[in-house]
Amino acid sequence: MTHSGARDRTGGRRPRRHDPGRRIRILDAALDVLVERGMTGMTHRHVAARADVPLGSVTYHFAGLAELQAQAFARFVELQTAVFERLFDDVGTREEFVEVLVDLVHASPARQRSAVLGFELHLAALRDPGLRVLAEAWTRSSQEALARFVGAEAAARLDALLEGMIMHALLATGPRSREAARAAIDPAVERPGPDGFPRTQGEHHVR
Amino acid sequence: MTHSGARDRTGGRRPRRHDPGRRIRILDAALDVLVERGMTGMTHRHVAARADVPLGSVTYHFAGLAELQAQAFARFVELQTAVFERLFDDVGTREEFVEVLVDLVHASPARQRSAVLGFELHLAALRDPGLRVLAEAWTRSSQEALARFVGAEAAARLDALLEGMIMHALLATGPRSREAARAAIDPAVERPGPDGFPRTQGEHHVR
Amino acid sequence: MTHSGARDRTGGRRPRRHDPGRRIRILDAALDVLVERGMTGMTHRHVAARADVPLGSVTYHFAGLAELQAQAFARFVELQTAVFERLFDDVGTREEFVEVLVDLVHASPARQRSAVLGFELHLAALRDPGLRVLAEAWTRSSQEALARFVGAEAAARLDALLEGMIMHALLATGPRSREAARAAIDPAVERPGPDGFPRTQGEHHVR
Amino acid sequence: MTHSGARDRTGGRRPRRHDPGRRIRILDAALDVLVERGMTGMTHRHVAARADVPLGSVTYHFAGLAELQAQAFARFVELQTAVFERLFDDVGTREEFVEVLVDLVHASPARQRSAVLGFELHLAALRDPGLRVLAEAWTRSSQEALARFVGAEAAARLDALLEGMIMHALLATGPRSREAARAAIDPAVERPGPDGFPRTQGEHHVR
DNA sequence: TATGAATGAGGGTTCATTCAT
DNA sequence: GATGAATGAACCCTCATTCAT
Repeated sequence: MTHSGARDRTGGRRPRRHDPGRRIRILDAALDVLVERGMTGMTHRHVAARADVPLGSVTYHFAGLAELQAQAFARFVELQTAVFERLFDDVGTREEFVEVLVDLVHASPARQRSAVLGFELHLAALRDPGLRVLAEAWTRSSQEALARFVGAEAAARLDALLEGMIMHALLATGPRSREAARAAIDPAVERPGPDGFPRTQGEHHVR
Repeated sequence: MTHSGARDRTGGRRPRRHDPGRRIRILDAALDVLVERGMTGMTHRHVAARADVPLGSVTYHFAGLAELQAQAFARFVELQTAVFERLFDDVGTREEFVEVLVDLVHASPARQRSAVLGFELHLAALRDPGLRVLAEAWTRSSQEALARFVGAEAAARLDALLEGMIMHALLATGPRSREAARAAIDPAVERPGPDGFPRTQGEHHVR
Repeated sequence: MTHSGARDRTGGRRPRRHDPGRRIRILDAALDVLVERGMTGMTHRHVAARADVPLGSVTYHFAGLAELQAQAFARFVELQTAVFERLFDDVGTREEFVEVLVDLVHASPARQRSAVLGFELHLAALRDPGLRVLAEAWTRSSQEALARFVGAEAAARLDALLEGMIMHALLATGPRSREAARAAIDPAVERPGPDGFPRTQGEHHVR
Repeated sequence: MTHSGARDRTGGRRPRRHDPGRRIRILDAALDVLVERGMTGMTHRHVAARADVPLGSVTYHFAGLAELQAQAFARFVELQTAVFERLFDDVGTREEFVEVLVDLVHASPARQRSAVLGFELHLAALRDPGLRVLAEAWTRSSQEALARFVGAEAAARLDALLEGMIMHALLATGPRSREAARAAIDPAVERPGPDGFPRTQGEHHVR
C-alpha cells in the first residue's frame, strides 16, 4: 500500500476546474457521515450517497480515503475555529464570558455535532501523525480564543475542563443543570486583574 | 461433485485442546486491537490474530462483533474500576491525593492505554445505547473513587478536568510538566473541611 | 469427503440405546425445518433448535447431514404412505373416491406440508441417487393406493394429474373451487367396470 | 502498519475490459448452477465460477443473492415462455398437438433442464412472495399457450397433468414409452368442436 | 452416552481502488 | 473532466464436522 500520492495529507486540492462547490459538498457530507456512523462508517460510498454525487466523484476529487478524511478534518477545524472565535464576539464582561462557556457545554444539536467531530479527530490523530497537526491546530486555536479573556495557563486548564465537561454532557441522559455547569466553570475563570476584562484586546485573527 | 447436491462443506480437521480462559484472552486481545487500531480496526480477524486463535474461535465465543465489543468494553470497565480504586489506596493527605492525580494525567504507557480505551468507549457509546450503560458505569465509578476525598460536585468537576487533561496529554507531542498539571489540578481539589481528609473513611470495596 | 461411513443412506440407525424417542423427534424436526426453510435451511443447528436438543445430539445420532436428510425423507415416505392408505379406508363408491381426491388437492395445512415435502424430495432425488429410491417408493405406494380403485395405467395418470394439481394449488393465491377440481379429476377416474368398485379388495398392507 | 489506522484495504489491480452482456451471462450461469446443484448450491461463488467472472462481478451486478435469484428466474420465465410458444407453431391438427405434448413429457436434456428450473421456481416461490408472481406468470403463459387449442378449463387441467407427468418422467429410471404418455394425454385434450382446430387462430404473440 | 468446544471452509456482502469510456 | 464498470481483499457470520470430556 503506497499511500498513492496523497500530498501532505491536508494540502493538494487537485482539480477544482469547475463545479468547485462539489468538493466542499463532499467534505461536508463526509463530516455528516462521520458524525452519524463514526470512522468505521466513513466510506467512499456512504459519503457519495450523503453528498448525492456518484461514487466516482468522490474518488476523483480525493486521491484516497485517507486524504478525504484528512481534508474533511481540516475543514472541520477551519469551520470550527471560526465558530469558536465568533462565540466570544459579544463578550464584554467576565459574567458574559462564563455564560458563553456554560452554553458551550450544553448539548445543542450543533454543539453535539462539533463535539463528536472533535473527539473523533482526537482519537484519529492518536494513530495518524498527519492528523495530529490538525488536532493541535484546533486545540491551539481554542486556547487562543480563551486566552483573550484569561491567561495562557488558565486557558489551557479551562480548555481541558470544557472538553471533559462536553464529553460528559454528550453522554448524560438527562439535561444537565446550568447551575452545575456554572459552578464548575466559574472558579476556573480568573478574576479580572486591574487591567480589566478582557485581558487582551485586538488581534484574534486565528490563522 | 460428491454423492449429493447437498452443501459440500467438509468439517474441520484438528480441533485444538480444550482451552478454558480463551474467552478472556480474546477479550484482552480485543482491547489490545482497539488501542492499536481503533474501532475501525476491531475486526474478528485482527482480534483472532492478536489472541493467536483461529478466526472461528472468535465467532464461536461471541455471538457477533457487537457482543464482542460490548464484552470487551465491559471487561475494560471492570478492570479499570479496580485499578482506579487501588490508585488511591495509599492516599492519606490532600497533597498525596493531588500527587496521584498529577500522575494520572501523565501518560505512562499503561495510562495511555486505558485513556484511549476510555475515549473509544465514550465515542462508541454515543451511537450504541447498549454501551451507554457501560460508559456511565465507568464515569460513575471514577467519580465515586474521587468522592472519597472531595464532595460529589467537586468530584464531577475534577473528573471532567482530568478527562480533558488526559486527552490533551495524549496528543501533546512533548511531555507536559508536572508543575503545569499540578497547577491545574490543585485548585480543583477542595480544601479539607474540619472533618479532615479524606472525607469519607472506611469501606471502598467497589463491589 | 468420504461420506464418513453413512450406511446405505436410509438404514443404519446406530445408537438408539435409550431415549429412542429423541431420534424420531430429530427427524420430525428436520422435516419441520425442511418445510419452513427448504433444503437450504436444513442445517444441524436449525434442526437441533427445532427439536430442542443440543447441537451435539444431532451429530451424534446421525453420521452426517446427508444421512440425516436421507432418514428424514425416509420417515416422510413412511408416514405419508400410511396416511395416504388410510385416506381411502372409508371409500366405498366411485363418488366417494373422487371426493377424497378432490379433498386431496385442496391445501389444508397438513396437505400443504406433505406436498412441500414431497416436492422437496422429488427435487433432491434428482441429484442424489440415494434419495431416488425413496422418491420411487413414494410414487409407487401412491399409485398402488390409487390402483385399488382404478387400473394401473389410470392410477399412474391420476397420480400425475393429482401431483400437478397439488402443485398448482400450493401456489394459487385464492382458494380453488371444489367444482373445478372435481371437473378435472372426475374424468380421469375410470367408470367402474361390471366387477364393481373398488376394483381390487383386500391386501393393502403397505408394509 | 501504514500511515494510519484507517481500513487497510488495497484496491484491485487488474480491472478487466468493459464487458456488456456480462449481466446476462451471469444470469445464465446462475440457471446452470441452479439446475446442477439446486437452490442449495446457488451461491455467489458457484455462479461466478460458472460464468467465469470474478466473485466481485456477481455482487456488483446484483444487489444481493435474492435479487440474483429473482432475476435469474425472471430470465427463465421469459425464455421459457418464448420456447413454449414456439413449440406449437407448426401444430395444425389435434393429432399434432397431442404429439407435441407427448414430446414435451419426454425428457430430452433441454426439457429436463427447463423442467427442473420450473420446479425449483415453484418451490422457491412458496417461500418468497417476490418469486410468486414469476411462478404465476409462468403458469399463466403455459396455460395460455395451451388455450390456443383447448378451452381454458381444459388448458388448466392439461397443464397440471403435464406438470405431474414431467415430474414423474424426470425421476423415472427407464425411459417411458410414448404410448403410455399418449394414452394419458390424449383423453385430456378436448375433441375439436364444430369450429375446427385449433380453437383460436392467428396472433399468438406472447405479450 | 451424550455434549460443548473448537476449527477451517465457505457463505453473503462491502469496500477502496483502478480503468475504460 | 467525470463516472460507471470492474475486481480482489477483507468483512461478519454460519456451518459440518471432529474431539475431549
